[in-house]
Amino acid sequence: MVRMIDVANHAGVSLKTVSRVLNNEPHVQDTLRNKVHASVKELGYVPSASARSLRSNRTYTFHLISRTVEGNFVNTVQSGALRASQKHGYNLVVSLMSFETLNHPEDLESWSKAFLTQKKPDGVILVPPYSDSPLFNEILNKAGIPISRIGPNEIKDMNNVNITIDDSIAAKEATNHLISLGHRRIGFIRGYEDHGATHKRFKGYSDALQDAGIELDPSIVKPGFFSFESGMNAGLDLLSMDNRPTAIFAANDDMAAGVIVAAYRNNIKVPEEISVIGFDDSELAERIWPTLSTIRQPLIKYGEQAVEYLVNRAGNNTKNDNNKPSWTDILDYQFILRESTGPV
Amino acid sequence: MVRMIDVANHAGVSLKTVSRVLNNEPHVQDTLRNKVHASVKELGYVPSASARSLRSNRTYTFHLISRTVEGNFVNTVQSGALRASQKHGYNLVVSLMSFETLNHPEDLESWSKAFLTQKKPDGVILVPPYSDSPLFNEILNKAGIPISRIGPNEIKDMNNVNITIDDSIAAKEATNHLISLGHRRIGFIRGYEDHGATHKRFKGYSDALQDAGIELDPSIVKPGFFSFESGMNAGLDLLSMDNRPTAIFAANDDMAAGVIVAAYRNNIKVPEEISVIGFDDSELAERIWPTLSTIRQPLIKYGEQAVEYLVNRAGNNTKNDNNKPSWTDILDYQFILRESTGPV
DNA sequence: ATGAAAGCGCTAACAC
DNA sequence: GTGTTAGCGCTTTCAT
Repeated sequence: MVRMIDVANHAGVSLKTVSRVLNNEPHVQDTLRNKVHASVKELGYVPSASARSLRSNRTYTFHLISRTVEGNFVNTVQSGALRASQKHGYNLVVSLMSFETLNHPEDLESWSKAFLTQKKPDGVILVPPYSDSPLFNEILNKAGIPISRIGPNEIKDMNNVNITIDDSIAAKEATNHLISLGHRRIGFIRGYEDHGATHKRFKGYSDALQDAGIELDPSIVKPGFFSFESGMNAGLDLLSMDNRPTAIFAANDDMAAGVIVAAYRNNIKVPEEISVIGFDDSELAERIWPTLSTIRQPLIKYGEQAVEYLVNRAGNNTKNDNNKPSWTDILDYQFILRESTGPV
Repeated sequence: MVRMIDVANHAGVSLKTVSRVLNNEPHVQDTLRNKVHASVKELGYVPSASARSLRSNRTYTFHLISRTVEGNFVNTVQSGALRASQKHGYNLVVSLMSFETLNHPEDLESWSKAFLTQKKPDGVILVPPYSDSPLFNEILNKAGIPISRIGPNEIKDMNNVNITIDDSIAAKEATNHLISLGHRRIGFIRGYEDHGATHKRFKGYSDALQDAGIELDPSIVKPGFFSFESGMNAGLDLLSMDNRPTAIFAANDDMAAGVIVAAYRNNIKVPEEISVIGFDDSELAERIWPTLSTIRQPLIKYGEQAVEYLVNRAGNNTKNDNNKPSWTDILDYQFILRESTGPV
């Protein structure tokens, strides 16, 4: 194993000079700098992450907090975050937290304490509904951990970034698409009530109806949990109504897929007898029949941006001295027209 | 920050005793043990991972090597591995490696060198096709890194475990199911040729045909790449044949979903006019219509077992002194009958 | 601009 | 069975 001292001896400089060079600190002559780089290369020196961590209190590790890693949303965000982390020499670790922990302040406090002292994350990526918890946000903030929050939320936080699309505008566009096809009776399936996205998307839906002079009928707005099963059940409900809708907007693709299966089970043709539109453009959307019209969220980019931000913050060690204060990074969405929507 | 020495003082014992208790080492009186546990709890002590790593040369981190983290297979395996890692206090990091790197010995050597010295993994989990590379296996073995290999493969390795189902037997059962429904003309869609699974599954398919006295017709065996698109293309090919098969067995679910879409595009009814069966029981299988008959691989368990093994090995630091030598851990699969298969 | 010395929090080696 | 001592490889502090 080659140590830093070996490099120093080989280059004929002091330990500290090597350290300075490797950490891109100023106050080193270019001559020495080059000597050091040469020695590093020749000896094949690789710094010890643990020694560095112990002394500097940095771990070069970001943590993505989630309940699970399964499902298109986290999986894709993780994929983007992973690539970006690797690129910058950071590890990405997924830390699992249950919804129960999130929702019980005491549990959340103790989980966080153990998490912070044990893992010493250099930054944290939060997906819904973790990104939407004021308490969790506050705990992390107090500990001086840089945070990237993903998805729409109501957190007021002058220190960190929030990455999302404009869910309301996107949902409005999706609804307008259905309206332009002549639909007037459009059902809606909600998601988790503690996800900001649910409310934003519902708002876009109702805004579009209002603009078109269509009265919102609460009887065709159904609860859901972003899962295939909940979408199928809501679909079954909606499709068995006497005065059933001619189109259904599900707050995500998994639920939309559930509606399509519900339609099959009732021998109702999509899109001839019922139009279905989703949200996310998950893998599923192109793999089912009919293929699903939907809104594409840039999930990979969510992960990448989240990491880029953390890397920047990590540079300005714990200080928030970039002149960018709190801000929300609103990315572009895309309306994807496929085969699950058609004229009335 | 509470240090180990603080716990020692609080409990009235020495530093080393605390260390012993926390590492579950023997030779400590129960009285002291309890005292220490009490102090730990009272002070809210959490060990520092970096200090521990620096001294013990262990990182408490396992790496899962993969090209990507997207897709049902890795995603689900990762999920299992993650939970198990967390349970045992280990981090799980995904390290991305491209197929190109894997297939070029020099690149693989240099990638591995950087990986090993920089990350110092306490163990490595390999999924196909990484689990099937003799060179990579040898490099890791030489470095004394415990390995869990997932999926069928031909590596001879006395030091590590291999976790899989019996793909041949499973594929044979799937094929027999089709035969028992009266199918005699059964197409097959292969996967990546460097995945052992492709060959094992094909073997099961041909064994079943042979047992039933059906001659294998190479013209209805198509190449594929485990992707939805490749399955759809193969499906389009097969369904446009003059003498098209009455059933298709795709080597995974994504391809089977592709076949189903191909059938829709040609107005061919599933399962009335063509039966389709997949392999994996991915998320997709229950979300498409008709729902997919398939073979369930215990993917979560793959990940869990992989980690359990690594944790055990990590205990017996680098030594291979468990009397279990090399072995393959063959888990149970399950045949899942759904609605995509029916009588001729 | 450079270097010497101290010490991060823990475990290994070795007493007793 | 328990405690003492040393030191992992680096960065920080302070001196020059």
